[in-house]
Amino acid sequence: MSPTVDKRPIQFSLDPKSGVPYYKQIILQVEFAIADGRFVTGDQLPTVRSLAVELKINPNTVARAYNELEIRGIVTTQQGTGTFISNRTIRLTEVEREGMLEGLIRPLITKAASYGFAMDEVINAIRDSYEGIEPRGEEKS
Amino acid sequence: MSPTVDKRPIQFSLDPKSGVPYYKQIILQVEFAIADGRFVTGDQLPTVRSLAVELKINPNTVARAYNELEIRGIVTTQQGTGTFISNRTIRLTEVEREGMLEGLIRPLITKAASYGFAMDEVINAIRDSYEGIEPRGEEKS
DNA sequence: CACATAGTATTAATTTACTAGTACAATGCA
DNA sequence: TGCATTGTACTAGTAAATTAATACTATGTG
Repeated sequence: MSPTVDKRPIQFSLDPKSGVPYYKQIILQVEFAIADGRFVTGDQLPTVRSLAVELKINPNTVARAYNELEIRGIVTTQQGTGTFISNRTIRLTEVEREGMLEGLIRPLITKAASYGFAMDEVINAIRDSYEGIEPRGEEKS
Repeated sequence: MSPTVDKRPIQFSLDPKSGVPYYKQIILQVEFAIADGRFVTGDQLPTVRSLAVELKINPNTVARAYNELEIRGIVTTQQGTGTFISNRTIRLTEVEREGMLEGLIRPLITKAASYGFAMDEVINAIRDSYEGIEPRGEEKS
């Protein structure tokens, strides 16, 4: 019930000790926020400068993260206006979608197999993981 | 029909133009060979030196690959003896196994979701991928 | 136009990753 | 023991990745 803002602006944070580069941490946090519905199509991301100040890093680092996200079609940027979540699902053809999924899955399959996991184990684990993600609906009390 | 050896020694190969570091290419080829049954528990990998000569790279690069594979529990090395495929599935507790699967799956889920893939699409794609891998059994005609 | 706000470009410093050179240490067997 | 075979350690050179300094360009509003 904060009187000023209605949508909390999403908390970004960086872990310098993780070994994961800053720009990748930002990308992951955006991806995750989309995955669980905290970001939806049309939402504006923090500005390059504001996020840079908040995280105490250089604006270029934030810009790089936003840039990669735009290359992947996840966000749209307009100079002078801002960076926004795009409606990415519409932007891919069926062939592109399948190719991308294949690329995401192939390494998982190979590694899982070499560690001795059977297909059913993998699929069950995936089902479990999806239970932790709210499927884009509202979740007010 | 080679008169000397009965088990073909598995062809390793490197692609310098792929951008994937040599040691990772070796790891992937071992993982894949295990996944489709060309390597089974107890098999000896090529020696560090022989593979280095064959691939025209430094022994340390091969050693690094074998090292990571050992850290992951996929192979066992004995100085002076050789490097062998270990019986990894036995070496992990149930908890460790689940944790490892979780670690493999989490990034996939997040990315897939941010690209707009539904759980069913992911699972179907995984089923398709597994069709390309022989499930460790004999596959004679 | 003036100005605030937003993303972009160029350059460079620093760190990390990758590979190779070379020498060392452990195992097994005659 | 002597020696061949196997993995290991240490060092260093090169390339790539990561981040920052700084200055620039585009958009919107009065």
